[in-house]
Amino acid sequence: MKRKITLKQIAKELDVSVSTVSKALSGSKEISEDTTQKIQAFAKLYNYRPNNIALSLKNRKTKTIGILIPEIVHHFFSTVIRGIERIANRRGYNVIVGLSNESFTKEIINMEMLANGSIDGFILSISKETLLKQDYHHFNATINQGIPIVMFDRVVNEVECDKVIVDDFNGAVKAVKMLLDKGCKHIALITTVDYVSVGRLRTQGYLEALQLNKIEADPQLILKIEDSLNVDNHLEDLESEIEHFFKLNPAIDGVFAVNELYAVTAMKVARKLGRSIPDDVQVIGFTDGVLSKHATPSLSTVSQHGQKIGEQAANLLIDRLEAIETESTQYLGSADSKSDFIKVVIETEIIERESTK
Amino acid sequence: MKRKITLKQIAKELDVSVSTVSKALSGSKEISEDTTQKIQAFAKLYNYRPNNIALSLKNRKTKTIGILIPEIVHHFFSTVIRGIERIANRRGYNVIVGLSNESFTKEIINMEMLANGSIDGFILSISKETLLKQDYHHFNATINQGIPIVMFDRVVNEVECDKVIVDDFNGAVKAVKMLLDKGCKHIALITTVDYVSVGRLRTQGYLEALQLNKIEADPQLILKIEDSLNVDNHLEDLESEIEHFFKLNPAIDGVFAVNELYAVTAMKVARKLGRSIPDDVQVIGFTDGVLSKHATPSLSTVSQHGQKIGEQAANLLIDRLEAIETESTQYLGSADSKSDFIKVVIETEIIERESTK
DNA sequence: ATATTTAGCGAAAACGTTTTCGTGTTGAAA
DNA sequence: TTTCAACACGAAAACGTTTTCGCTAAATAT
Repeated sequence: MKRKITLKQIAKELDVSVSTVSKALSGSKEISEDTTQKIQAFAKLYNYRPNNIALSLKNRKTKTIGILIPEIVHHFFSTVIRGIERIANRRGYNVIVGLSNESFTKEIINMEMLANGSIDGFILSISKETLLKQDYHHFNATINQGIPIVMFDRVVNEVECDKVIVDDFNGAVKAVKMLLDKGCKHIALITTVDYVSVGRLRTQGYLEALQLNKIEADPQLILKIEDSLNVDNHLEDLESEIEHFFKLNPAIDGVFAVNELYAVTAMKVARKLGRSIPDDVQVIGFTDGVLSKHATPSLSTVSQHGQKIGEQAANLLIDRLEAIETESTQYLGSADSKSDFIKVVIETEIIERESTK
Repeated sequence: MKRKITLKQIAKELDVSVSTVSKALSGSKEISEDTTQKIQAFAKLYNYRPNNIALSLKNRKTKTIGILIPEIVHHFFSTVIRGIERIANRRGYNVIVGLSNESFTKEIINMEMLANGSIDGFILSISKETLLKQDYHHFNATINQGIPIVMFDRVVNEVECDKVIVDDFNGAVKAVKMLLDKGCKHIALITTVDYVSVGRLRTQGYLEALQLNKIEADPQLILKIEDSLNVDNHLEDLESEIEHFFKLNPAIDGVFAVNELYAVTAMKVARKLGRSIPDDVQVIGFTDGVLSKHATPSLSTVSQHGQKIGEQAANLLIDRLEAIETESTQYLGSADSKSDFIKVVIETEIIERESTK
């Protein structure tokens, strides 16, 4: 077991100084061709690679991005990670991921753990508990320490930073409008409770679409699911809740659900109640994941383009990191270029499948 | 924007030396109570936290685990990550993830990028291309540098390291046996090509189960899908291939598929051909993901317990890292404790749902 | 022959820690 | 009064880099 070789060892072995080795390896013309050759050959032989940690310490930057998300076993979030990783890799960065599990405390602990030098910047999506508490001091504290943040999907006005969001509102409008165009008269909305911003926006989009078509929204047709932070184990509850909802509103001929799971569950329940899809009931859901694609019938969805979100977020963050870098070498007294944060809106796309006519 | 405060700054501000500050903060009784109080108060006020990078350089360990997987938008792999992160976090480690995208080259690049000091050890699952090439030198090189590796799921005998695997063989035996017990006479196998070890093992399990029941395997009933590394865009191909297969073998009354996707697609096709599930055809798949749970009818599966795999892998790696640590402080001449690598086998579990009787 | 440039290299600082080994001051013991 | 231990603290090394500055010797210019 041979540990990685260091500059010092090369220097000793070749009887030159550390500085000479460093310069020779970087191809400095300060060093004679002879010595350069000798050193480079030796380094190649022993497969020398500079130690990243030492470089990070010296350069005061780690070339690492911290990703902080509520959950990873989740199609949307993992797609975003894939996008981030793609860009990060291409631009010479690594990604380190932390999971908040929707918990405020874990979010803080993770941030503090990473903010002590481990990363250059964050890309994150806020946990539900944090949204509920509306306590965002840890984000602002981090930004104040000079660590930039890019938020995606679940963002918040109280924090000034770059943001990448989905056009939830218009996505919902488009979805509901499509159902209307395809002849639905009584469109139900299955959504979450309101504190998650994206859910709220989608609900507003639903209402807007109805209003645009001069249809009065019927509160009876809106089902708000109280998410117990743990959908997996309460699948039956979800089903029976939706079943109850359907029985209460037999007129329903269209369903707009704010996520895949609600949508496929709605299809399942509808069929169980003898309704045919899409003939009797048409269904469309937000989020284009595996479920939608492989359900029978396959589900029409509003695609969020998670990978694109991740890519945009990564580019935004790295751009800012590199801007900071050059800015600090400029001698002009950096007129505080704050408040020019960028908000990128990724357009949604309707994907029509078998659950709509 | 106030940058993070350092020991040096505290020292200057309080007019003591850096060493005094360091000792005071660690509660060394070498420092008087007065100064300790003063320093600790000041540190708390300015929210001092030691710089991780500096610590990593000093201690020559990063408290970070490198995860290297082929794909992240994948239920099984993301579940494993969740397990790893859980244990890592609990034991004071961070995780940094790299994606190989099933590519040999990307796997190597990622490894080299992380192996230069960024991480203390790897947890990884081998990419398909690497398995195909059977070139494992980068793994062995990494291990030789003193960086331990734990492999999971897709492992290989050519590399000596700790491993965590699923009991694919017995899982398959159990699944097929169950189909037989439930009355199936003509059980089809839908599998991948052979070079991915887990696929091969599951195929062997299928054959074994038949043999145990004195049934001769019919090669006609085995469908090997050539995966084009990109299933998503070839969904129709998959469907038509399976449809063709069903038409060729009308006697099929049971299907064992080596993954979720093949299983649900088989169900879809069977129903399209007028077969009822589970009455005419019973189906069971490997991997218990979202698809299985939410398909209609819901799919019986062989669960792999991805999270448990991740947790075991993380514990194995951290145990080894900490063993190395104490070992190197021992003065006894470390009898090379090699070849005592651990292979943990996680038992599979059959989850019965609606696709079997 | 003397002054000045230049090539080639080394010493040292810096990044932020921890830890070992002094060192000076105080108080008590001799 | 002298000696010695205890106390409280600082200097310096180390982790592995890069970079600035300085130095020596040879080469050129005067």
